Amino acid sequence: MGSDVTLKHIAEALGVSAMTVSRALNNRSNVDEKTRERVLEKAQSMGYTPNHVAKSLVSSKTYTIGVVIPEITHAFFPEVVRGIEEVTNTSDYQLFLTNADEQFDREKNAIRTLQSKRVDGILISSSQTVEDYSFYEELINSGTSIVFFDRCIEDIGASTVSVNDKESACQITEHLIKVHGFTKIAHLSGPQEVSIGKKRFQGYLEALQKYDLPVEDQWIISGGFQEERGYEAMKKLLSLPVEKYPEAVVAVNDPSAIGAIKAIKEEGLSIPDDIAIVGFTDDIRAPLLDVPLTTIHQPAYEVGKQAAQKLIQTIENESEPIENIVVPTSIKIRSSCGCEGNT
Amino acid sequence: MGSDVTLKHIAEALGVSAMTVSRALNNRSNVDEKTRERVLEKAQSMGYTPNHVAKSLVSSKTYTIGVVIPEITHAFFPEVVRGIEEVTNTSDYQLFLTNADEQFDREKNAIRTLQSKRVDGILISSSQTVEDYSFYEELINSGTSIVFFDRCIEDIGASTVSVNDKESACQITEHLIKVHGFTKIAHLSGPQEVSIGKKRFQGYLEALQKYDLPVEDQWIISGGFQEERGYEAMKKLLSLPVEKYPEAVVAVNDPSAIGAIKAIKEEGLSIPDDIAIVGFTDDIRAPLLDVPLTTIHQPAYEVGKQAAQKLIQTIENESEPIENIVVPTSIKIRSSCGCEGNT
DNA sequence: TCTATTAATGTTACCGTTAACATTAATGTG
DNA sequence: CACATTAATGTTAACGGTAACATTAATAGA
Repeated sequence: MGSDVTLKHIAEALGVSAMTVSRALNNRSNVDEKTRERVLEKAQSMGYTPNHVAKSLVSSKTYTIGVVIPEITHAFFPEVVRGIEEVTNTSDYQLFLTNADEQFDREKNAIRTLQSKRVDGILISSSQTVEDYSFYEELINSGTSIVFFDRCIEDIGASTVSVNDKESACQITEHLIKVHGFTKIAHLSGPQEVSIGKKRFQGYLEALQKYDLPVEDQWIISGGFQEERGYEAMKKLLSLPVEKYPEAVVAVNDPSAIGAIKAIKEEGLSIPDDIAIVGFTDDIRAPLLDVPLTTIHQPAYEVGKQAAQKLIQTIENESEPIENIVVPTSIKIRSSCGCEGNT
Repeated sequence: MGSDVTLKHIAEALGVSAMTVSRALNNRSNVDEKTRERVLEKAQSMGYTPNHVAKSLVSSKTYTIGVVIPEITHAFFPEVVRGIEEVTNTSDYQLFLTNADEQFDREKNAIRTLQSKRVDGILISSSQTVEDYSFYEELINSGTSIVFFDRCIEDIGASTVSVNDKESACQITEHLIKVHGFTKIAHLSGPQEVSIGKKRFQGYLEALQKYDLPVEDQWIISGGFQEERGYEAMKKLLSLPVEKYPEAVVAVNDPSAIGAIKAIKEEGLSIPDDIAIVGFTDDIRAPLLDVPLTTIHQPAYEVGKQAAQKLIQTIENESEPIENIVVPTSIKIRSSCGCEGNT
């Protein structure tokens, strides 16, 4: 509902044409100053609210962008949304938020609906259940402006904004090796179809290789990005014979690490003495845990901001280049890795 | 962007009228089965995406609702949004998210924009800087469907969904008195213009009165809902002469309590021995703090869900009654109040 | 004074879709 | 076989706004 006052109503009330009213309200030149004032006053008193639906139909521009996130409870995403919000707010765009709940089907549906609503562009962070990229490819080929963030799909024609996942994962794994002398290091990985799953795994591998440590398949557990998945993955790891336990664990992200910690505690083991563990995200809970979690700090707000900026530029500028934008991380040394741990 | 294939294009390609195509795609009766198949196939192959902008113009229905939240970082709100999302997702509505960042002006702007976009209804949680209710009143009078949640404004013609703030605040204050025998209890309050600020304050007062404890103005510090505000308020309280310190503090919400805890620690005091403290929300961090926080658990997801349901009913049913829906809370006894504290 | 120029306003058509009514073709009935 | 009935499709206008062109009134210049 809302106001059903239209240009025509104002025009009739004033005895002018709708066009004149339109011009007056949009501050066009070639309108008599007196007329403009009369129109503005009348519009005000009649409670006129411009109808963007009609405007959009004419201009085929909605000043609306869609945001597709895989999970709304993982604190990282609300923080990203805050960054996006900051940009849209200062640039007259509105934001459709959709939560795919880690289901690729739900994600596809959401994107189709966004297209029907004729959003000007879409920001996407893929679900952990992505199967094939062809859906995205068709989307991009159809001319839809897209920017991926965090969980990106590169080289299919869309810009991406993410952190240097591989280097960061390598760095934190290296910390376990170099500083703490661990040689038996496990990885709770994410799905390899998702960029961050793959890259963080690669970073882990790279660190092992750099120090000539063997890569043991039994220590690489494929899980997911949620606490539950981390818990399950860790349970699996702890089902190995005790003598095969790793000394340290690199989790794909903080929720996964937090789940794993729960499993470790249930086993009666202590962190970091029996098993050290590190995460990736710098979740709001990381510094507050019993044993504060060593992790990689991801500037979520910044990721959101840059992604939104890039998307809007892509929308407004035909020849905006496709880029893979990388936002730097920082390592947060706390105690779960075995360090003394200043938070 | 996206597809610029329209009904007309399909119609021409098939040598039929646009109307027939429209009917076929919308599963209307009176369309030949063969024609329908031909249309569906053609639509698919041409990559047709229905244009909801045009649809909305005709039907003056957008299947879109606006959500205005005051703060996106306070974990409570993303959780509410998750509840809202759950409902919209299963009922074909899309969700415009706007963050007012606790600024009433920004909130008003957001709402006006939402009206221009012709949303079918709006979910509002007011900013802590609300000044007057006339803006809301005009909004409601103009026929806009509105439901307030959490930070509500009652009795101005819109339904509300909130927790039993007053009773809960009374209950947790009573706990401090009855179980721990405290008689000197302070309150870090929120703005009184906002429902939860006022009601929680009232609950605090009620508990004191029930036990004939004096109400001391110097122990009632007006602050706000954010960590910073709690910190400042507590600093103010601690600027009293030491002998005037309260024994316990009731904070308006968890972020405020967390800020206050920081101030207490900075003063070298210990919790709960020197000063006990309780919050309200059950923030994700509450059980993880050094001294786990005793607080009121607010079912955020449920609040979001109910608010969204009520809004959609209000939109779809002319005669839907105005209600003040109350979602029950539960008290979470941890250690910050002086209890032994099972989390 | 008459015409050229400019400022202000008006008209028409269209954006993509659908409701409402109109037309045509197909089927059945006595 | 003529006519009523129904099924399938077509035509027109409208939703609210604006671009593009048309018209009118006012001003300036020769």
